[in-house]
Amino acid sequence: MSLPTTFNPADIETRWYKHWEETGGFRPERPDAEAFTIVNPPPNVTGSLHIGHALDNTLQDIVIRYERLRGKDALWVVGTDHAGIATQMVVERQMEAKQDKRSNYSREEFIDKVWEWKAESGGKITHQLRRLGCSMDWSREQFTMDPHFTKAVLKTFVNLYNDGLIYRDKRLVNWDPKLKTAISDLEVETQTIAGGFWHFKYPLADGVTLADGRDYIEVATTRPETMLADMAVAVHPSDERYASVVGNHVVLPITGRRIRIVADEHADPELGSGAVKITPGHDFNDFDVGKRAGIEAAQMLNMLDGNGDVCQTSDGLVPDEFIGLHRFKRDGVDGARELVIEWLKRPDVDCLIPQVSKNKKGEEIVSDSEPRQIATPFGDRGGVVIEPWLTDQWYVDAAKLAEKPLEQVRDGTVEIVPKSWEKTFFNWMENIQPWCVSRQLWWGHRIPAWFGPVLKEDGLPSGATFEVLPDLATVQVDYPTKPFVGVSLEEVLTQAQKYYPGDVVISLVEDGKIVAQHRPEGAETGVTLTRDPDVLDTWFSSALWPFATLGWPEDAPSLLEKHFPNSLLISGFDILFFWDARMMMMGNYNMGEAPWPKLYLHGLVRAADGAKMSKSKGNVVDPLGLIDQYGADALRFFMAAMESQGRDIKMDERRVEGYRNFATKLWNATRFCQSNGIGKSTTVKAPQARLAANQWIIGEVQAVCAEIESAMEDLRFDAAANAIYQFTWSKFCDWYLELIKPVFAEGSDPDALPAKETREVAGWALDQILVMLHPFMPFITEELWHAQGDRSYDLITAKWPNPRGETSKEATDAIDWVIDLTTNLRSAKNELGISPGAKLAAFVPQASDLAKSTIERSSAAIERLARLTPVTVGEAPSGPAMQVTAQAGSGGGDIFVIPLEGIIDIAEEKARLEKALAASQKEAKSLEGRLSNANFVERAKPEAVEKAKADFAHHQGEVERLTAALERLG
RNA sequence: GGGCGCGUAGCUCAGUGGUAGAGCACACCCUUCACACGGGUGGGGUCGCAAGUUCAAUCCUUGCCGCGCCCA
Repeated sequence: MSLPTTFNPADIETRWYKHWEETGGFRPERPDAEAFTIVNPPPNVTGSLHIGHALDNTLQDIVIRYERLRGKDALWVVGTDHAGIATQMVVERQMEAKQDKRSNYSREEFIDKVWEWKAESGGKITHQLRRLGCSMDWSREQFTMDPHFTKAVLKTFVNLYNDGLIYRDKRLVNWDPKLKTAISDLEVETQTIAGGFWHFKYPLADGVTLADGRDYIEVATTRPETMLADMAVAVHPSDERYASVVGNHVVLPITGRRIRIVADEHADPELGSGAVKITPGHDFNDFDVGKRAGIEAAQMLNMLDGNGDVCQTSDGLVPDEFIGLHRFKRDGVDGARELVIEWLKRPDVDCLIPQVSKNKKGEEIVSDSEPRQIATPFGDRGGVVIEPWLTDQWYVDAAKLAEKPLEQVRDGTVEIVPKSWEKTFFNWMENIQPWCVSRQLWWGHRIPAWFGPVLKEDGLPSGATFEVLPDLATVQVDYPTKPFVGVSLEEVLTQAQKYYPGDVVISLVEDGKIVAQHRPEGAETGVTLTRDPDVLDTWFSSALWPFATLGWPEDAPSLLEKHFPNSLLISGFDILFFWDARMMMMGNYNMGEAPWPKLYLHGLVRAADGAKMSKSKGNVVDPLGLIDQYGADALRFFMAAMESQGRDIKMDERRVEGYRNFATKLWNATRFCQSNGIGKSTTVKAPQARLAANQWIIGEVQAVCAEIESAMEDLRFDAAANAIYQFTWSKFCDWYLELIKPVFAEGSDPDALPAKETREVAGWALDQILVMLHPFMPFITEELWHAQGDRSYDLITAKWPNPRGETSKEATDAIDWVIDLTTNLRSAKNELGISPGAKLAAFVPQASDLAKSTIERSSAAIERLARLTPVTVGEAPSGPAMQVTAQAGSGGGDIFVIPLEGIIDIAEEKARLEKALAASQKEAKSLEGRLSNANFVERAKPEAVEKAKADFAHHQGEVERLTAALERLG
């Protein structure tokens, strides 16, 4: 097959991908081989590939292809995540665009719509991953809402519940008033925004006054509206200004509520007046203060509904004017905050303390509040200010589940690469909070809990629904309830039968429908158990990914046995807590061990200017666009070459272009091989070689292979990529192919032994390049692999190099010597302005043995590369000449004397030599100084002293040589 | 406020206790029969600043300056 001169990636990429996938190349049958397993971080099923995915998946693909080539039973589990909030939002947004909304549908109908959307767009990202060349096992593609996955989720939930590690609790949650759901603390992003600090007067009750005679306490707040639900005023226990009034009351303006003054460490005497208003129902700190002051969660006042609009508190004291207002100004409409301020400013109330400041001109300005920067929580999805809200939610005892993972990272059972992340990991895990896992959404894994009435002391169920059949229209969970948790309806019914005495009809109701019922003969009474409407946090299910994708808890135990624990996890550091840590918790809980022994965290791909890429900034780079432009191989190579253990990668398109050029270079090198009859190799082992160049390249293949293996062992993707790059371009193309050209030159016998041997070795070396480069550039290497001859297997499942070739030091030295000679000569010619192509005669007065044999055996290479001919061993004729040296290793060099008569201006050669002389003199002097320092000779490592001596000898020799050469020039 | 990381050639980045490298860019040369997405040669860095440890520091320690991220 003949290849076009320019490599066009688009021509080959789809073809090879299709071929690999169709022929099972991604998951060859290797039942007896050692397992190597990676699971992909499942992207959002309806998402599309961004540059971060490209990095993440490229790294995984490099590892998996590498291990596959090394013969392992490599499994890369792939799948997508149902991504609860994100997906539901997308579908709701689509509805919005059509003047439609979720509440126009039943839950079931809405979920059907989400499935429709998944069917429509769910394949997008998986196809994009294919374009990147990712060799995942698509035959077992997973989805976190697959039936078997749901089983895993239910089982985990029920087990955790039975073990007391999941519980229901009433406490403040991070409530997203836009999405109307609770979210976990990880989903909250704190941003600093401009706000105000308002100062209020809270009148003291019962005629009490402070020591200074004031009849009010001053409090300050950044959220004035919450004063409608204030339940206390806190002062620091050591604050003498207020000691006399602790235990007394104030009467709140507006609501007239009588609230207590409590002493609590939370109050900062330095801040504002030192007294702080306490709203336990709407502030995390205040919640704790309230609890310490003896206020139960159930008694805490709530003044906002799920939208963040004011509702009546349970004591009924909020004036009607406030009911229904939003918590603060929104879309230009004043809210409760503004009305509170206005109300407090009223002359008859007069409870706002105006703030006086000076403007730039020094004039006094009076305003309602002090301007302040406020750290404000925002929902990472909805983008609105999070409201701490008092609700009943399900919590996972994360602290308990974090114990094993912490231990494992500490004792090295789990290694985090780069290690610097361990500290962050510890810091978070050691201070971990209960994980709120319930979400008020429709799309997701529904919580397997049914709430039934609690038995009262008289042994009868509480509540009023004590009838044979529940009145479905009026089922309200407004009585004390108890959850029944089970993986199936039967299990829940059984539990309920045990709990409720006698012959009672038990009905399980889900979304207004009876889904199961226990109906004993002659029963006259009944209870209704209503299913929890909430779903679980998406990360709850993806935490099961490393084993649920392998069939846990039931199917395919052999797969699970072989591939769990996985071998490695690669993820961005941004999901260390969201996902990685939770997989560790669930892996230990469900499987009894860590999900993987090693966790590799990479950085973010940033825009060229270093900024974070974001749609709103409009600086996103589309990986598919880069693939179109430069090819998937080039993009992949870029990712690998830039990945130096966790550091962020700045997007540099020029570099992608550079790696495209590299691909073309390899392409053309292969074309050269083909035009000289160099085809595929027949052995993995290096062929027998006699010629120096062939032995040399065999040795270099061994070296680069070892280098790549060592880099991969350490997950140094950049080092591995650079090693193969340098070898291919700077060794194989720049030197080896040039060195062997004479063998195939016109006039030489193509059937002679040298040509035959060279074809074999060159073909072998090229094959080794293809194999070693394949994990990084799968497409072009597979294409060239087949272009080089008929193969019995594809490159994707070829064998990793095992180059145990025999090479002699003499042969490799000879090539190093020729390279050194050539480089030095080119440099000299360039400096002297001699045409690079000029062929010159040379004399070697005192040739070393290496020089003699190389001049004899490799005269063609010397003529072609160094462009020296003839080369005579012996004294040069007298007259001006230039000198260059050739050496291999650290030994002294051979001096080539090249007569310059009629070729060049002698003055220029003198200048060149003087420059070199000065450099050597400087080096020699510096080394001499070091060597004459007794401290250095005595105390430095012997190797360092040896090296210094050798370097000194070398430079000293150069000084002598150059001095002599200069004398010769006169 | 706490933690982590970064500051090395014009740019993007490696790196090492013994006095610096890559890719790109730049300059000059080359229409050499694989490749101009190429070949050759070269210029360019007091390795953020200061002190300390050491025979020796870009590399270790401390402080400072600048930048970024995470957490509170």
